[in-house]
Amino acid sequence: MQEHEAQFRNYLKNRGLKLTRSRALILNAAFTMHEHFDAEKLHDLVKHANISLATVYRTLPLLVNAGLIQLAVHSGRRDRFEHILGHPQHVHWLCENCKAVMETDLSSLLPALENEAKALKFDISQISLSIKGLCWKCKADVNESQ
Amino acid sequence: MQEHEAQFRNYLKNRGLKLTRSRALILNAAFTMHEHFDAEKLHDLVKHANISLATVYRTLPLLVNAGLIQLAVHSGRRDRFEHILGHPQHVHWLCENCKAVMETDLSSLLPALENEAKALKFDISQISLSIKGLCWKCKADVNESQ
DNA sequence: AAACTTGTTGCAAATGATTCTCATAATAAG
DNA sequence: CTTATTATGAGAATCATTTGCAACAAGTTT
Ligand SMILES: [Mn+2]
Ligand SMILES: [Mn+2]
Ligand SMILES: [Zn+2]
Ligand SMILES: [Zn+2]
Repeated sequence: MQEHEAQFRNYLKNRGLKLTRSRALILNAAFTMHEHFDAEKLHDLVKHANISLATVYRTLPLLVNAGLIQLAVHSGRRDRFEHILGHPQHVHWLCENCKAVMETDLSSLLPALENEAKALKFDISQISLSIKGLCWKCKADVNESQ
Repeated sequence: MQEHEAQFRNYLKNRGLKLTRSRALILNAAFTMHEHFDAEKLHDLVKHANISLATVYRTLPLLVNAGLIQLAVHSGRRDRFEHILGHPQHVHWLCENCKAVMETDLSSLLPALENEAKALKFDISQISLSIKGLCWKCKADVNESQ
């Protein structure tokens, strides 16, 4: 069994919830994807098994609370997620023009943040750093058109 | 005239938009508040002047594009904003238990980020760093109840 | 393995924040 | 003041997400 399955099974058992066929399929679909995804995208991957969109929506918060996925970027009106296991924390660079998302390592900033957390007596569970602006490609385009 | 009014007037004029009574009132309401606010909260502050919620929603993106306010936290299903002028960039620490939001200075992290931006040739327009977890108070409560 | 208890699902209807339509009003310019 | 154009209120429309409910499936107990 994969690590994420074991973690989910454990999370569910701890609170008297059941590991159903639907939930297992949705979990695996989430770990199939290596980019950001929203509820509908996830549903696309499992609807062949007659799983409803409502069930996807009901499973998403379970996966979040189990520490398996997290809210990634909120662009537009849909929530977008990404899986966590095997995907270390990173910075999201969002181009406001072409909507591209780049990622860079967050580790160099971690010590400073952990220091501050200690000073605040704050228990960190998730760090989300996203930076909006213009990517190099769009910056070039803007300059051209001037 | 306040600095934010001048900046807004200038922004509007540059693109042939009009500085209306409604927009001026909404802008000032936004700078009246020193916490995060959503569209409805802003509307509460201006509806005495018979300003509709739709107009508030139409003005919000203008204020964002003018660099006067920014999306602060997207909690729950509502967008929450904060004014920028006179409110330097900061880190948001969100307690997942009591929903409290603390803020700390971001300046110590800026040099590292600006360096990375330079390497990526990325033009930063907004940095948003939010950290979820447990505040010291809730951490204490949790320990007690064990 | 059958019975039982409790949580789960699909479906469709409900919700709620945000956006849009359109007829009327306000603004900036000349 | 007149004109050209943008803005506004009211309410309808959107659309992602949530819910109610009756049928089902998972885990547990005989
Ligand atoms: Mn990511
Ligand atoms: Mn803030
Ligand atoms: Zn771009
Ligand atoms: Zn707290």
